[in-house]
Amino acid sequence: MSNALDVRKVANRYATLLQLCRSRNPTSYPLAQTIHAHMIAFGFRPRGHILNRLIDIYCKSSNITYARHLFDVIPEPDIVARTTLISAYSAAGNLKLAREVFGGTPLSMRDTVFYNAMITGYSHNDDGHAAMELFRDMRREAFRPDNFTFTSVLGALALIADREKQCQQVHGAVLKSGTGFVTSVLNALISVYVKCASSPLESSSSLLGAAKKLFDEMPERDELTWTTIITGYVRNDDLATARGILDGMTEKLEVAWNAMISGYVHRGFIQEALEMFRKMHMMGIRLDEFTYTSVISACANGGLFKHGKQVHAYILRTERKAEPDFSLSVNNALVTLYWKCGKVDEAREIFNTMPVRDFVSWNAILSAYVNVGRIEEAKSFFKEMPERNILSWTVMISGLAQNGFGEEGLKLFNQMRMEGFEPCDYAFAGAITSCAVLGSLEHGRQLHAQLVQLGHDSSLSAGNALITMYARCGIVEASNCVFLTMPYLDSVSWNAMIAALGQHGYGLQAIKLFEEMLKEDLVPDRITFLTVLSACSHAGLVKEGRHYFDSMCGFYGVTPGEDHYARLIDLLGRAGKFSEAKDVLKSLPFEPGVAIWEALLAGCRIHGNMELGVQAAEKLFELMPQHDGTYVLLSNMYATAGRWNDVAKVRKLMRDRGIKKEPGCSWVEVENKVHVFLVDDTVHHEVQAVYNHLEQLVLEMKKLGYIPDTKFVLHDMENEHKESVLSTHSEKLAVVFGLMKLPLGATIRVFKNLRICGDCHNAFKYMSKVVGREIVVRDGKRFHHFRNGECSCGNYW
DNA sequence: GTAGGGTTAG
Repeated sequence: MSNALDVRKVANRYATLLQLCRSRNPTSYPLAQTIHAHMIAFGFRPRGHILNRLIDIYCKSSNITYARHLFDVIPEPDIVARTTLISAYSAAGNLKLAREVFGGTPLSMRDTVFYNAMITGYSHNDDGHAAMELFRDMRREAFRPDNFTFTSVLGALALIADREKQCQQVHGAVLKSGTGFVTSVLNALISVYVKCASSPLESSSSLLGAAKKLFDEMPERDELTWTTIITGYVRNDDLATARGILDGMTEKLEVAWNAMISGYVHRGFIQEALEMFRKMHMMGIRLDEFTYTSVISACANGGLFKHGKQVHAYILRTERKAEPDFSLSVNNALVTLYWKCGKVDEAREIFNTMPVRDFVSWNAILSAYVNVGRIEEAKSFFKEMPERNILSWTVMISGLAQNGFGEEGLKLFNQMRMEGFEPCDYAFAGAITSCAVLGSLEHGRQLHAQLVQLGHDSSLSAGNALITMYARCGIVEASNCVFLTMPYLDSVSWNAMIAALGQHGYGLQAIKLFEEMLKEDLVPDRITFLTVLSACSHAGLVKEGRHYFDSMCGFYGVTPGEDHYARLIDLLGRAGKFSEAKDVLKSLPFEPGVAIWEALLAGCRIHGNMELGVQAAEKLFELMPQHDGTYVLLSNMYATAGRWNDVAKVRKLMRDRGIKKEPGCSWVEVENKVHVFLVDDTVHHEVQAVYNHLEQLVLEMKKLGYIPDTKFVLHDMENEHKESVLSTHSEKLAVVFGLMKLPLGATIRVFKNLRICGDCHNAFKYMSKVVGREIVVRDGKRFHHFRNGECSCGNYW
């Protein structure tokens, strides 16, 4: 009898000790395990209650396996043990086991806390719908939800896409349950309303208003309240309100300050971000990993290398005791700082010496190589990566596409899928850009269809890529369709659409769109002006182009680069305004480079301005002696003027310097005759092939009832001025020939990689008149629409 | 026994 009493006493002591350990902080868990060892060593066999508490201890010490062992040997584990085990399993990401324990618990045993644990489990494992379902089950079974239930459920709602209605339902349940004044519940409500407001799927400002109303009327606020409302406004891009609330906050809450700083960084307010950092420092608010990371990122985005380095030095001075993984995100931000400030090799150096690395670190270096165009290094770095996530693939795919490796980009996209990665919208954007590079409309269309299937069709980046892809594949109408149906547009979208119109010769429409963009309060950047200038030049809108160039420097404060000047010269040169072009040349704030001289030479070639053309060509020979384009332009210029001796001289120069160019020709229409000049080495059988094609073409035309009213005259330079055949380069002719076979009345699109210069330009004009149809021809990135003998790009040839 | 906020790579 007394023995039994003793046992009970000992059991009570052990139970008290364990309870003490559990109510303290996690550091006392090892002690609890020692107590367990003690029991076993002294032959005390713990039973029911104590074993149940030990399960909790082992769960919290992350020894779930042993906790599970105890759980299995207890005849009837109690609800507390079950709850803690569910919680441990879901924290470890093992929802299946958590569900098993949940399902194995009879309804009579269950209580609210038990349901709460499982709801949170779903929520932590990103299954908002399951959490909501369970919440409904629990209410159906008449369990009363409490504060914890509501905070978890509201947290789960944050994961669901279309949730506005459900939020209101839960809000109603909160009011009914009487927890409507509990700070934690109100915090969760504010949090979910604020998230709804920032979601693109839901209606906007009224939700933010609802959140603000809850915030204003709260009986008590805690640290989390402040952070939630401030981050809420930051996420909704209302930085001013967020800042106002922060300034009225007396608590020194670094989390809220960090959110504010990162908000500024994301919106590009670099100075404000740095100012906040200084203020934080002055006010003695704790600076942590998050603060440093955001501030360094601010410096990286603003190109403020010096400031970034100062922050780096400050961290090294003050955070000496920092553990390696403290500095992980800081180091990642530093890597980005260095490469964005043009110091790729230094960034690599930091990466090499980092004690711990994660995906962010690897991907940062990969982006560095890709962004500066060191594509070979990017490729080998990509191969070297120990693990790749979706971002690694995406960076590499779009890097390849943007550097002109369309085929490799598509290959990698397929490989990514084969390795089991579900491509995100950015990856699709990369693959679509690859199609744009290749001019592969069919493949681009397929990707577009898949994009819609996977529900990525509202994606900004994919939409932008589609606009460019369709434009480069000649279907500017499809670009416009994508542009019009995109739910959100950024300046890249506008730039892409303006460029699309410009490439197709719709200069006036491009300008109109640009004006619309300004009305939307979007700030045009240097790319916008490049596309607008291109559009003007392609459509011959000299006055307009000039105007936009001037407003870029004056009103918009964009400093024109060499590329802008090159487009201006191109614009003036095509219009034959050489004295103005010369004035621009004189006023250049730097030495003119290849792009500028090439634009000038192209203009001279059109208008036969020999003197200036030769000057430009000489500069180009100095800068890039091996560039074949210069020789072709120059010889075309001479050919246009009929200066055959000079053409021969250029050809000799090419031979002497070992410059090879595939056979080509030049066309000029003079007095109702199209003269075709073969200006470089054309082998005899090709001439024969051209001849055969032409005979067939003329036959076809006659069959259709057309009588060619223009004579084609071939000048074969090998046999000095011997007029023999009527023709052009075989490939171009084949295209023209192909047009004849198409049904009348259709718009004809030709996606061959043709270069349209004076030669085929006239041919296509002529053909469009003859066949009475629109002909669309791709020329590199540009498109020419030929209608009724005229071309959309104006009379420049 | 159960909940809720901030960072870095495109």
